Amino acid sequence: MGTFRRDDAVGEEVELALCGAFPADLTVLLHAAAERMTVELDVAAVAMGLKDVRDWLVLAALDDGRQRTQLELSRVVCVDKTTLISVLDRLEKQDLVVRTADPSDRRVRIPQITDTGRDVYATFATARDAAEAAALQGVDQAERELLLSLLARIADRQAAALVPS
Amino acid sequence: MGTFRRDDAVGEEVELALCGAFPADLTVLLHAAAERMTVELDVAAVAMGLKDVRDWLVLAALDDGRQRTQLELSRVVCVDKTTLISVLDRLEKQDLVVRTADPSDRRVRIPQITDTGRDVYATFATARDAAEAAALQGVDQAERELLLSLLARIADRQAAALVPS
DNA sequence: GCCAGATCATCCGAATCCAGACGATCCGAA
DNA sequence: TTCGGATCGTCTGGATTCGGATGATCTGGC
Repeated sequence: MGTFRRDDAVGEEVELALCGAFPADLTVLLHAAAERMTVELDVAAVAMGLKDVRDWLVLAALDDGRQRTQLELSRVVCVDKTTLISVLDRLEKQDLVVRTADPSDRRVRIPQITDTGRDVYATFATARDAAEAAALQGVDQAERELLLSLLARIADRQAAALVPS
Repeated sequence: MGTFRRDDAVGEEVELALCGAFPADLTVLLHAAAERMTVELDVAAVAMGLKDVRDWLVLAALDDGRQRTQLELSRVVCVDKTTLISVLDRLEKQDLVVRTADPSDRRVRIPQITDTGRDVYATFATARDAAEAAALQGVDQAERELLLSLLARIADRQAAALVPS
């Protein structure tokens, strides 16, 4: 899902003026930070056969065991429903996911993570945790919690605000 | 640049389980928060003729007046250099940007924002500021600054870390 | 000066993405 | 029951994106 060609960034002379080098505002920084984490996590992901962010985002969503329709899943991971199909196709081919039938509604398919999928995701998760720990190195616990809660708040705000009052 | 079909989200019954509804980790929340701000800002952007995030990210980068090569610009805004060409083509057609020649190097083009471009961007910026203010409503100043500085830190970390030691 | 290698913007073709359409299925009303 | 409209997953065609190649230009060594 990379929005810029990453090969360009691995040259010998490292870029000093990368993302976020211009006047900082919230949205720009969110993009830059998200992209930066993605670049780092991608190497771990491809190392274990996952193609890009979407693959492990889907696995992460599936790992909580909640039964979700494909459409619901596409909303949760912010992936277009048609794109999700190809992601699931790929993951299913790798035996990381299965599409199960919903006995109460024959239209829907309930994607579920398999045992091997869980294993792969667990391995990835430790790499991800390490990367995130590195990103927040030297930040104390209270600050981390504040960061996460503010991000969660930004992410969920409109969902709440839009509820018909 | 939307990663999911937004039309789906504007139905009557608003989704309650949107992005970030599964176990919160830093990267997932960054993505969700960035996407959320993007959705909100997009309506303001298209209202003034900009196509998507990339358009105004480019304008934002250009607005600081720094002379940048197209390649440098593509890195700063995290947009693929080939994609940047089409963005600049579009912005140039709208007279928001001009590609000027660098007298000292005839290979490079220095994209610069025009007066009308500055006007358009200024209008957009006030809308963006309003959206961001709404997103951070009730968050006190110290917390805001911490949030921004942590995001900047995450975004810039590897750039510093990768410098050959 | 001249040549080899590097760098910049651009172009091209293959891969990917997404809006709309479609078939299957569900639900509520008549 | 039957029918019309809504919803789900999938498919398809057109647009977008990205890796690699190309031409123009620069730079450093000879």
